[in-house]
Amino acid sequence: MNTQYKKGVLELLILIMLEKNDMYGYELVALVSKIVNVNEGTIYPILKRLTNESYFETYTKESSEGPIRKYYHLTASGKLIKDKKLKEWKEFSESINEFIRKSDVN
Amino acid sequence: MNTQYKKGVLELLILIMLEKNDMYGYELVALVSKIVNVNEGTIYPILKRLTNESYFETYTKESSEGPIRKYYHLTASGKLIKDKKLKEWKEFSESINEFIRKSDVN
DNA sequence: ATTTAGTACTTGACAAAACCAAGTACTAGA
DNA sequence: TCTAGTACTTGGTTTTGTCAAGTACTAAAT
Repeated sequence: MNTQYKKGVLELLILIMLEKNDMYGYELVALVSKIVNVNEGTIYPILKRLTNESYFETYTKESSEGPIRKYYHLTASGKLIKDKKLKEWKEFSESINEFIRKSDVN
Repeated sequence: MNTQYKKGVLELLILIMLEKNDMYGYELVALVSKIVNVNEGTIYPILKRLTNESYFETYTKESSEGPIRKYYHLTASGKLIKDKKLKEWKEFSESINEFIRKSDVN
């Protein structure tokens, strides 16, 4: 998969996923991987960055299957940024796809 | 516009544009700008890179309206890479958009 | 009891691609 | 002669993803 296409989109995927339920990092890695090929070393830094920018709040919970889990919860400003990024992505991908259609390439 | 979404896509746009006609850099800057906000310092390095990778051949032609123009011509391997990148983009954007649809966000 | 596999998170060095700003240089028209 | 428009180049910076390695916990197999 083209690495470059992912830039910025991974953030959006995570924001959308966290809108429904709080999740912990490892869980997000698994979910995001179903959509785009990605590894832990990519997701965790995004979670840290977006937490620093206060789009997420975190709390921990113990697990009976392994080490303690750190959960991420979308804040109000996180919801706003999600809306913004989603809109940007839609406009962007639509304008590219429209260009491709007009260019009549296949 | 979100800078990150452009990564990799600008190459694709240029490849598609050059499939139809040879063009010079400044012309490509103007055309690409109609689709995504972009500036010269972004386009010229892409042209140089793709020329080094022999996806383009170049030749120059004088102009009566300014300095000499460097034209870019898509090679056979350039066409192949265009096909490949186009396919990758379609698959990528479709999988993201499908996820968005399923997530029922708006 | 110890090893192994699966779960869970962190970090550091690196690479790719876009940005901005500035510089060079040519032509045409005021 | 100056200015605006055309045309290309380069250098430093930022952002974001990759890979690899490391830490550490639990449960099941040896």
